[in-house]
Amino acid sequence: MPSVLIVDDELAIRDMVRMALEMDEFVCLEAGSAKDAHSIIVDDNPDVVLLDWMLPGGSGIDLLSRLRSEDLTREIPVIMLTARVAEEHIVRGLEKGADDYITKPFVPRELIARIRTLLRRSKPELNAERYQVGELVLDGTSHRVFAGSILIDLGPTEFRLLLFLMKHPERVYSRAQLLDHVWGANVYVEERTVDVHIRRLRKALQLPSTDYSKLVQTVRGAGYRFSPLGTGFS
Amino acid sequence: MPSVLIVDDELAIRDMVRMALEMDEFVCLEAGSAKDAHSIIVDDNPDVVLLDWMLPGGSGIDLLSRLRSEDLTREIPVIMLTARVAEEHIVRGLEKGADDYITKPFVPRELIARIRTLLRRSKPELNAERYQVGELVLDGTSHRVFAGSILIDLGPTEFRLLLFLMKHPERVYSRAQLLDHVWGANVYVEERTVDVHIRRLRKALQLPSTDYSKLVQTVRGAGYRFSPLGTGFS
DNA sequence: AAAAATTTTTACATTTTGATGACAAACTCG
DNA sequence: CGAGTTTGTCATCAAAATGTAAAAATTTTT
Repeated sequence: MPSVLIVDDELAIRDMVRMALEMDEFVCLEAGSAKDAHSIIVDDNPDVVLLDWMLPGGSGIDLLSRLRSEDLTREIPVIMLTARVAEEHIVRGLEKGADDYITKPFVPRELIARIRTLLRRSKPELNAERYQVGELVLDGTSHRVFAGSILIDLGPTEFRLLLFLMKHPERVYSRAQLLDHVWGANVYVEERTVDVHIRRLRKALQLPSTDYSKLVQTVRGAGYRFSPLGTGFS
Repeated sequence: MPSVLIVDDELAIRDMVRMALEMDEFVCLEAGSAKDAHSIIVDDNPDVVLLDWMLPGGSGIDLLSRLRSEDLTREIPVIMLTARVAEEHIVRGLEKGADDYITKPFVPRELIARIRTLLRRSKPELNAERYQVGELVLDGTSHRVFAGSILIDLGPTEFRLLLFLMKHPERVYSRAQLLDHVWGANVYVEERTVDVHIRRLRKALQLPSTDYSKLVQTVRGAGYRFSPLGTGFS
């Protein structure tokens, strides 16, 4: 389970964020000052740091600089928390090496979505994998899908959809779940849209030679499932 | 049809929001004060609450706190309505446990999108368990039923019915109980309908090789029971 | 054995749900 | 800037699932 360090001088904010994150899928660490934060980072090596920009004495900036200057901590993803107004802070923060920022106030869900995105980026091994079922190959590194030697052309969304499905075969996902995992947790999209993209994906998987679309199965009343079972592939 | 409670002291605002929501999508309830709101919530259990933050006497905050502190209402999604300026209110609101916020003035379309997103989050996902009796396997994750290596095709209701029965074997359930547990507590359906679905389930469990339908047993005058005992399975 | 009670089947109208094609808005890339 | 993609939404069609009523079958009671 990924760990997140929350750096903010206000206890209330820390609590809120912790509440939101622990409900989901993260372990939380907390620090009320830049100094504490640095010790914890060195000690516990969290996967992501949430850093309030407005720490007393401008020490948030300093902490980021320091993290980026030391080999041990250079790679740790940092998300800035800033007030909405302070745009120049955002620019400065990104210059100093923050990986993302989020303006207060924010909805917990949005924060979670961004953390996930960062984790995905910083742990590429999770993403750049290669999945294969029969002759169907999805190569995360090259971002390509092959059926044997034939290149299958997919739109970005269809690619992500197939990636997600192939990553979790033999498992039904409701439209809501697919929206959360493939589209992202903070988007407002109709559930029926999933149907359409499933269709586009299937269409692309229908080759004159072989019909891979059977791998993407409808489970009436429940959602969709990727499964080689009973299709002749596997 | 999902119900939405609109809490705002200004009638004009309530009407506007209601208008936007009632376009054949949501049922609206209204409350002009925190007090009314609480009664309505307890009484009618709306699916989402739209809560104006600026209720007279700051009672919006109190209402949210109260909702979050009681078991009955803790899970109800709350969207805050706030004036654009009052950012610190948003932070406070999110701390107190609001699920989302939207600043006035807002576009109806956005409001609807957010409500829908919240709704799809709050609906429970399917049971992902696995039950096995003899060669008969029900896998909740993939939403499939096998008899040995043969796939059994069930409609959604038959699937839920079998899931429930396998979950509680050796126990008789009356038709009324089955309706409650499998169909849901507040649906009005004829009791005889259960018979029909039991029949459909049995039919599906009748394979040329093995007849699993004996597992679903009739208890005359009482209801039905799932039991491997004395059937040669188990 | 007839009647009554209860369950099983069948048949069918209605409702739900998913597939599909079309379209306009948003986005991308040269 | 524009031509070509990609995306989300909608309207429509087809298929599947559902609930009900009623007939048939079974078991229990009288």
